[in-house]
Order: sequence, then structure tokens, then C-alpha cells
Amino acid sequence: MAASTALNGSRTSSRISKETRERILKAAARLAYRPNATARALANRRMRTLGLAAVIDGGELNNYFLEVFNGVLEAATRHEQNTTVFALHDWGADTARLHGLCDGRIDGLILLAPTISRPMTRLLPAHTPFVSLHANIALPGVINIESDEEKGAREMVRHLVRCGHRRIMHVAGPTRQLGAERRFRGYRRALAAARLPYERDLLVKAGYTVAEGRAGVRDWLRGHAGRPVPDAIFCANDGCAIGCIQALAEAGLRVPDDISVAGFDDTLAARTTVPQLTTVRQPLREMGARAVEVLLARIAQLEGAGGKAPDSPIVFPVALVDRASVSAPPRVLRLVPASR
Amino acid sequence: MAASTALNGSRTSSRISKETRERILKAAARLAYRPNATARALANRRMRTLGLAAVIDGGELNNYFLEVFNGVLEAATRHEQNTTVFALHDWGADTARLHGLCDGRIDGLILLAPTISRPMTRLLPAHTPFVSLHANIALPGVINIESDEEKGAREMVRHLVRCGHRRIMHVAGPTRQLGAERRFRGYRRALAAARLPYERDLLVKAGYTVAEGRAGVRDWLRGHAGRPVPDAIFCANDGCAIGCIQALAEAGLRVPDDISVAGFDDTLAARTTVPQLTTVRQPLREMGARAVEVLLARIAQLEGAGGKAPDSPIVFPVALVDRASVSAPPRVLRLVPASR
DNA sequence: CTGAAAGCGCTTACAG
DNA sequence: CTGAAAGCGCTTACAG
Repeated sequence: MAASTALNGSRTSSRISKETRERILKAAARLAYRPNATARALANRRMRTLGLAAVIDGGELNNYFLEVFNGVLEAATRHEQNTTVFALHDWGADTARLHGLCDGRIDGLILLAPTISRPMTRLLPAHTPFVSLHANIALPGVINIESDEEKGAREMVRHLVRCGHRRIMHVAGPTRQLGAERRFRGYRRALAAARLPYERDLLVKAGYTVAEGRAGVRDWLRGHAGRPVPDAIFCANDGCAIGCIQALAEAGLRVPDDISVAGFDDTLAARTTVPQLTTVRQPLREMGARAVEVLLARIAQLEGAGGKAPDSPIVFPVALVDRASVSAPPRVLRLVPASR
Repeated sequence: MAASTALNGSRTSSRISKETRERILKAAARLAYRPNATARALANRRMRTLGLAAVIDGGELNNYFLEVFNGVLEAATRHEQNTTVFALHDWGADTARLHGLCDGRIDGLILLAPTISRPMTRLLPAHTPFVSLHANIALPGVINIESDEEKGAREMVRHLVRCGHRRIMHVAGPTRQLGAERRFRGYRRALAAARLPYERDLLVKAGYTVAEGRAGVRDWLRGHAGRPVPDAIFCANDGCAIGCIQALAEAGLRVPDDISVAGFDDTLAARTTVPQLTTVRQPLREMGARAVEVLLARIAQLEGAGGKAPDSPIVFPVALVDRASVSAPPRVLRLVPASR
């Protein structure tokens, strides 16, 4: 008992004499004593570790994950919490697996971009605090962290228009994904605001991966040989923007000389590509850090330790990042080259 | 007792009657019973979670980490192990922090690219199984997983020579880093084998980040205005190769038309850059997965459960991946443009 | 086949 | 100020 309170500085009814405390501390140092974490967790009902559940998209964690994870890890470390990562293959099939994690090994869980259907919502473990990031629907009792994606899309398209572009293509993200829909909506609103027509032919349905962006744009180009290329392409995220640039390069079109391309997210990939991407920055890292803070507040709240967690969604602002992949349109009309 | 053995199917002296077992199982299902992980861990001395310690380089986890982590996570999930990630800022300063992790919360630890000095080696926690990946020095009692980096470098430079390049620059990684040294050595050996001179002026000391690659090459170009550019550049990793391409682009030099650039590692970045990088593939994902397997074998071994862990380093083969950033040298001599 | 008991290594009222 | 005791929720010999 004396050892426990001396080592933890915890406040019980008990006081320890200076002498005893020092004797304990000295002995602990000599023995390189480490309190056993599992015994402590069992007694405290607190593991001091947070979970991060992410779907591995196409078999691998991507740059979006990396960015958020950097923020999560930073904040968790700052609060002396460990972080354990759970890779799911599918939110639908693996919702059950989440229960296996809520067995005392974590104190709370961050759901990363969960696409959970309304009925499945009731299958979520009941007694574990959650926070979600970019959730597709509002999960009951779960605070969601998101950003103003529609506005970001609007501003990017407005920027393209200001640069002189008129025929602006949109390479869209996964259908029925809330974020992708918001970006698409922002695109249409910005066109309308600029009194530009929305042309169905300039919408390419792709997804968030490089491969999908590449395939989508490649197919479009194949189907439009000899016709004019768009002035600019607004892609639903950085990943498919990169795929898009690859497809353009294969067709002999240069970015931004022949055609401008913009992304969304500002992940590491936007900075480590040539040309660097003009994109909409979501502060993913800060959002990840915030998820940790909110989750910790929620845990403290449930423990009755005061601390109020917010209960409405937290919306982060977005910002346009102007780099090298967007410029003014070329003077001469570019046509889609015949495919090789 | 009956519940425990029925639920775990564990083999004690005890047998449970079919009836009792079924009654237990049914009750467990009805109550949605989950054994508490910490209590279980306390009794078993086994948490079923593995740690991954990584230094966050320049404030963020990078593509190298992402690649390895994908493999670690995949293998850990397959073996029903959780994975917790520890971010260190510095191997020197934070070696002590590792002790805080070896307190029962993990069963073993993967050290990712540790640069631990010889004397610090004795400060590592003694009773936790370790595996290292790309360790700078052999850690006593720790199995290291690495790849044949020197050979990879040799083959890449040989490939450049075969493409017709003669003046081949090397953008080097961090000094005193074993891997970077091996790559540099491979470069020199390949030059010697091709009877090409090693020119000190064609060595740029950079590092593994995009920023360092960019700055290194930019400075070199500034210092060589009006002089011929190299035929090709072999970079110590993909990150600095991308920085290199950015610096070349800023100077108006195109890859691979004006100059060829090769990377090393084959991280996600190599595939998501335009042009896609010709690079040396280290099977980072497989190496991460293997780290898990070896660690698990080591844990089983220490538990006396048989299972032999290897004790000499495991060396993975490398492979040249020929993509778009390397081609034959241009017909005309390129000079470094005057800086703008 | 079944169940009482001790133990894993901590924390925290509680009685002296 | 100090220490004996109970409890956190499991597992596993051990005696019936």
C-alpha cells in the first residue's frame, strides 16, 4: 500500500512519511521496478490506451490514414496514452470485430471514416466511448469530426475559374460517400455561381485511389479522341488527382502546361509528387489530434471526472493551397491525342 | 472455472460435460459476455499485442513507415495480435521510454530502423523479446531483418550505365546510417566495375526526406551554372529522388527527357509521382510481416512453447523496378540553366 | 465431471 | 502515519 501511494503520488486518506517514501523510491530505483500495466489496468479499469479503427482500402493503409495517424499519435503521446491500430477490411462485416476490442484493452476508440449503415449502428459496442472522423452518418452518441468539404470544393473551382478555366472536369470519389458527395456538390455550386453550365460529360466517376483516378481519366480520354480536352480537372482527392495526372501523361498531356489539375486533402502525396499539387487542405493532422482530445474528454466525463465533451459535430475549416499543378489555360486549344 | 475452460477450450485436467458446456455457451451468448482482456493478460502474462517503435522523422511518420506498417498490421491481424505504435523522437533520448512500454502491455517489440549506439545497447529492457528492422548495429540477442541494399544500389547503377549514362550523380542519404552507407558503397562498386571514375563533385549529401533531396540538388545546380548536368542521378531513396526531381523541374530540367533519376525503396511515393520512379524495390511490406512472425516465434520460444526463432540476420532480396524516370541520355549535351 | 481455492500484481477504502 | 484486507476478472492446479 505504501509503495503504491508513494510511487503514484495518489491521494488517499493515507499519508506517507518522508522517510518511508524515500526508502520506497530508492528501492524502486535500485530494482528498476516497473508497475505491471495489466494489473494496474485491472484495478483501475483504465488501460491508458486508445484505439484507432481504420478500413484498409484496397489492401493497404493510405496517405489519408498516415496524415490522421500522425496527429493521433502526437496527441496521444502528449497525453501519455498508447495507441493501438485496428485494421478492418469492411465496416459492414467487421463491426462485430469491434466488440472484441472493447474488452478492457482500450479506453476509447476512434473510428476513421466509418461507413456504417443506419441499422448497423445498434451493433456498436455500448459501453465504450467513441469518436468518429469523417463518418458517413451521424452515429448515436458519437461526436463526429469533419471539415467543410463543400466549401473547399467551391473555393477550388472558383479558383480555377479565376485562372481562366471554363470547361472544368470533375473526377469524383466513391458514390454514396458523404465526403465525396459534398465535394461534388461544391463543384456544382461553384459552376452555378460562375454561370458555367454543368456538363454531365465532364463528370468522371472514379474513387479515392490512384488506380481509379487513372483508369477513369484514361477511359474518358479514349472515348474522346480528337475532341477538346477540358481546361482543368478538379479531382475529389489527391490520390485520384495523381492517377489523373498519370493518365494525362500517358496521353502526352502535360500538367499544368496543357491542362490544370487540382486535388483535395493535402496529404503527403500532394507534396511529394511532381508537379506538386494545388489542392484543398483539410487539416487532417490537427483533426486526428482533436479526435484524441475529444475522446479523452469523453472518457473523463464517463468516469464522472467532470470535463465536458462537446456533442455536436466539430467542423474544421479548409484552405486552398496553391502549388504547381494549376496555371492559366494554354493559348491554343488542346485536343485529346489519338490513343497509342 | 467451468466457464473459463468451456469458453477457451483450454486443456486442463478438467473435462466439462456437453450439457454444462452448452449451458455456459448459451448464457455467454445471451449476455454478450466478453472476457476482460486485462484480467486475462494478468493471469496469462500475455497481452496478445505487439509493439512497433518508430522514430518520427522530421515530425512525421513517412512512407517508409507506412509500407512496413502495412505488413506488420496484416501479419499481426492474421495471428490475432493487436499492434500498438510508439512514436519516439530520438533513439538516443527515448531509449529509456522503451522501458515504460515493457511493463506487460506488449508481449514483444519491433524496433523500426533503430540507430542505437553501442553503449546504449545495454539500456534496452532485458526481458522483452525484440526484433529489429534495418538496425544500424547488431543489437545483442535481437534478430535483425534487412535487405541486400548494396546489391540493389549496384544493380541500379549498372542499369543506368547500360542505358548509356556515364556521369552518374549520387544523392546520398544520412551520413553514418548503415543503409545509406551500403547504398553509397554499391554505387561506387558499380562505377568501378564499369570502369567509370568516381567523381567527388557528383556526390550530393542530402538525407532521406524530400526537402533534403530538393535542397541538395538545388544547391548543386546553383553552384554549377553553365556547366554540364549529370546524365543520371541515383538517389538514396524515393523521398530524396522526388525532391531531386522537384529541384530539376524548378531549374527547367525534365525527367527523364533531359536527365534520368532513380530512387530506392519502392514506397507508395514511387508509384504516385509523375513520372513514376524507376527504383530498387525492398519488399518492405513483406519485411514488416516477417518481423511479426519472427517476433511471435521468439515469444513462443521464451515461453518454452518450442518454436525456434532464427538468430542470424534475415536478409531479403531486392529487385530493380523499371518505370518511367530513367531513359537513355538525350542526344544533346544539357547544361545547368542559369538560376532564375 | 465439478467446484472451491489460490494466484496474477496492482489500488484503495478502512481500521488501528 | 502505517499496514492488513478485499477486490479488480480472469486462469489453473487440485481435491473431491
